[in-house]
Amino acid sequence: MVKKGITGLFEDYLTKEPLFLDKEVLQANYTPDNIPHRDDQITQIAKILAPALRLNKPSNLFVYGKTGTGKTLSVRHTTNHILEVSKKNKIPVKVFYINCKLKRVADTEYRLIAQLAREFGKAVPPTGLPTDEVYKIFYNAIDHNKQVVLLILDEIDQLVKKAGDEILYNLTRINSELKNAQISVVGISNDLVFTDNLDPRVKSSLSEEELVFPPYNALQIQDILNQRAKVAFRDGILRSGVIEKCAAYAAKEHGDARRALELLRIAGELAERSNELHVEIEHLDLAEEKIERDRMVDIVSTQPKQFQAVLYSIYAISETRKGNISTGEVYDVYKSICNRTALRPLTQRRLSDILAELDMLGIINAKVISKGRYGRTKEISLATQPSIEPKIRSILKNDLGLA
DNA sequence: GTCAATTCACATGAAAGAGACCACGGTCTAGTG
DNA sequence: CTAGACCGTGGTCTCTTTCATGTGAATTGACGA
Repeated sequence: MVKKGITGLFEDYLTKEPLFLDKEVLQANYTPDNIPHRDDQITQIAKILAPALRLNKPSNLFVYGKTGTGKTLSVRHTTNHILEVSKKNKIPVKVFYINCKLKRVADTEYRLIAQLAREFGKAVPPTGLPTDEVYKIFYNAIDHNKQVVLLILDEIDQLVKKAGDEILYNLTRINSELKNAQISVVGISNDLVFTDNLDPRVKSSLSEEELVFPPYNALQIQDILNQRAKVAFRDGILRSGVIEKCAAYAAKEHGDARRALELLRIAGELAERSNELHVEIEHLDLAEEKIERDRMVDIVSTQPKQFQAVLYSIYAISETRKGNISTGEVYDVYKSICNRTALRPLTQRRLSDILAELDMLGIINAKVISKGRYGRTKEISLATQPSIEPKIRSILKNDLGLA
């Protein structure tokens, strides 16, 4: 009975006309052949990096722009072409793309250099070696041949925030010690004021050239969506207005094209799952809610126990009363929760940092305010939408063993 | 009424410790011929 | 004689604690109008 039902479902699924032609086009890691509205930037990058093809060291380049403005895409696009040409003409150019945000890959000095050395085929243990040892391995590997190395550091602000700017100093200085090879750094950052806090020496050598990616406006996002949707969906699947609405959503969020594409993809999936023949505007609303919910659930359930305990305290307080919550209040409740769950309570100092991190994750809002005579504290409130709060609460309860 | 000093309740920074993970080199042990 | 097991040392990395210092405005209290 059940078996037949499921088989039937699968058969239905097969016979049904799919909404999607090629869903991959809407995925985040998809690299399209042409990138609309970024021609200027791409030619600029190309001009700056072109000397690599003559085995001269290109200027270091620094690219800023908010998320989803096509920075990474444009840089990769350009470097791919450089690689293509260099391969055809047998020019020893190497391009390394490293995302500094990836945990446990390249978020510290040691790991970044180790990762680079690994790209050169050297085995480097994940830990245990002195950092300068790894530098040496890397030097030797890179200086072995005459070549130009383009090092693309994506989300470089994250790296500097965690590990300091010494790495960048070392990297930009490396050239004077290399005999054969030359290395150029392309830094990509979401943070527009990131270089302000940099050591001036690093700043001047890293940003020999700078490029700013402005956010897309709604029309441009529409263009991008249209172009991709043409490939992704079958004809006539999207109701009119869907693209426009989608673009409007994204334009509101500082022109994030990535988000717009994700929204469109999820909306399509939702429509498909509920056996609809078209993607309606309502699906966009559902999709947005789903994205938000999935993101929250994912973040909350992957947090360490202590973070969950803190978050649970905040939920517990907000359940009993309305309004903003102070740090001290959270700490009291948190301690009692630690008691109940046999968790070792942390100090208030640590709790303060945890609150700041939860704020960064967007689960809570924490704003430092001064209440004059009555001290200074964080004003904390939940940032989650009420509709998903019960879900999060139950996740926390489960994970903390408070059922 | 005005103005500087005070005071609260934390925020924020810096440094250092604990404990996990790991490589490397030396020493010991057991197995092999 | 040699391969493998087993230490001790020294390194990184993350999470915490400890200690120290900073901070913004309501409140206080002195002062003069």
